[in-house]
Amino acid sequence: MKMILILNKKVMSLEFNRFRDHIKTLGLRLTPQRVLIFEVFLQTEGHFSVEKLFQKASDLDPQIGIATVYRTMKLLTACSLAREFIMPNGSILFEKSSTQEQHDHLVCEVCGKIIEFEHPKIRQYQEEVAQSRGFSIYYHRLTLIGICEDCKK
Amino acid sequence: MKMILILNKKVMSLEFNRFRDHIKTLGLRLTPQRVLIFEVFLQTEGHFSVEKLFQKASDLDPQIGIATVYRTMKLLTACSLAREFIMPNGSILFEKSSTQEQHDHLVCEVCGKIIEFEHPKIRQYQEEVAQSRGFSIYYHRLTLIGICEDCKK
DNA sequence: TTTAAAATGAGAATCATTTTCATTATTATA
DNA sequence: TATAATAATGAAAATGATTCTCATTTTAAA
Ligand SMILES: [Mn+2]
Ligand SMILES: [Mn+2]
Ligand SMILES: [Zn+2]
Ligand SMILES: [Zn+2]
Repeated sequence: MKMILILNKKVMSLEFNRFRDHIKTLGLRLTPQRVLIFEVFLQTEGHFSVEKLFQKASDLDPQIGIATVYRTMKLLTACSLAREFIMPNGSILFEKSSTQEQHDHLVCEVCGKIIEFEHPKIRQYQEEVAQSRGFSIYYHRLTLIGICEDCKK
Repeated sequence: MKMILILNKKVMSLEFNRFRDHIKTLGLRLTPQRVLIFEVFLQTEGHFSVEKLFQKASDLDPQIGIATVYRTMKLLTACSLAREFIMPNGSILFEKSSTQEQHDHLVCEVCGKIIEFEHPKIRQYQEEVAQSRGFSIYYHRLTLIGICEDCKK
């Protein structure tokens, strides 16, 4: 597929530079497919599946393969533009991580609503626990599963 | 398969009563296979896979089916004798939960070591966060992923 | 006993993800 | 530019953990 890339302001962003640098650093190539998937990723809000991204990317390029979406999400995750979020049922969603600050999630078991939160004290105690065991934390996973306000009614 | 069940002291435990009561409450039956899997489960320490339990159960009864192990672990989890633990790579392990108090995990990304911890303050702040959003927590998942003391050397 | 319901094990099905591989695209070099 | 080396792609197959199906067996109750 021959495709002329028109890099607009949106694409020439911090995020795009990070993505491009990551790819170049690994000696990989910035292909039209990767740029397309990157753009679709950036334009998607909230928490979404690979399948969702694949659908949106397919609308723009019906030739795109889902394997390429998986491969690109690995790259985006590796350079911290994307973060994985595991739902209580085990399904894997992605979200953008560059612009947002780190956060954890409340998930309603009834309606599936996802609420984000950030609690510095929890972070701090996690660090204390780790230090007390001689452990250094690379990352953590915290999800609170329950029922939301609306669903209680 | 006809099998005479010899219920020793170990089996006539609080755990066994809980398991039997749960089964009876649901109108289900206490079969030899379920008792066998229950015993294997009770005799297994640490964090272990369904496959591991299946292997141990197969040694005692080569006829046992892995589907029955999965089904029985569902029952043991439902009555809170077993807890699921999701490793950073997504694989699912079980552990006994009746005798131990609730705890969370540190996982070493290098050697796979699992360290358990309990931090009341973290619990407390989780509750506060939930309350502030009108949310009621049913359960939570917290795992800290990093590198352990030994692997730092 | 007889009967109805539940449980079992084997194997098929599922389903998200990964892998394979032949083909195509990109990049570096001459 | 032509050539060569390497990387990337998409289609399809493979994977692997879990669930489902179903014929058969077991259990508990009447
Ligand atoms: Mn989020
Ligand atoms: Mn544990
Ligand atoms: Zn809800
Ligand atoms: Zn270690």
